[in-house]
Amino acid sequence: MDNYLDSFFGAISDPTRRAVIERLVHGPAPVSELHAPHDIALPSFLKHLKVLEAAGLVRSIKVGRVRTVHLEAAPLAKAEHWLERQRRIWEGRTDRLAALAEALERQDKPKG
Amino acid sequence: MDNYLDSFFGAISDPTRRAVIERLVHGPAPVSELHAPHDIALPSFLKHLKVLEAAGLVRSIKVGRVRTVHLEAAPLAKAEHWLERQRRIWEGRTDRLAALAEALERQDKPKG
DNA sequence: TGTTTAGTTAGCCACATGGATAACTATCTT
DNA sequence: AAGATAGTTATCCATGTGGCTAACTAAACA
Repeated sequence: MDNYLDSFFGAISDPTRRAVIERLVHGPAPVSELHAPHDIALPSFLKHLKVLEAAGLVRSIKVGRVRTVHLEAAPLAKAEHWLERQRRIWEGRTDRLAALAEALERQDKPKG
Repeated sequence: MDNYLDSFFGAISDPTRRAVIERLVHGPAPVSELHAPHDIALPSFLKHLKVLEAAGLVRSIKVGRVRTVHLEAAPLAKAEHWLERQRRIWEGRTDRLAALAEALERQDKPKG
């Protein structure tokens, strides 16, 4: 589960790869079409696709000589949930400012 | 905006750093307390804190000799929104299976 | 004042990452 | 069969990342 989020967040921390995701939410596309808007060599681009596929964010099928790539939505949702969970806990702390003040206070008199 | 998500997602793609976040949603804490559960040297751990701070996920104040670190919630929310937006678009495509079939179909007869 | 404590800075290292080119396979198209 | 198209594989390179130790500064304590 830990490893899962590692590779997921790692995958979407790159602008090229996020752009691919942003394209794929609208529907599947062949490699060459995905590659077109990016000003990098095809092999470099293929590496990005492999990162996405390794992270489980994307899958692909090759028919004839073209490989069609499509999004796998579940991972997106899971990551969103991790963020949501953290936010919820954070929002639950209505005493945030108090907590900070308290923490700083604790520093002044570590002996209690 | 692009760069922003880069550093944010990069920051939370590491398990040590996610653990720090998971701790900080419960309230601020000094460096040494954050470091304690992690089996790595302090300087290595400090690098992680710097990554989090550079990504704007965290801020810190030093009082006396102890530095207290606290979470900055806004970035969490923004990242969550990016994911949410993608999911929404994806979910909007009720014709997903049709789209895939169509994409594969297009491969069979590229000439139209 | 001397000693701990909390954090910081500097420098080193191995490995991962994102880019490139060259050369190749496989599948259409003509 | 020849040529174009779509992708793949291999190899290389610079830079970034995550870890380490050693040595340091600046508070608090005793």
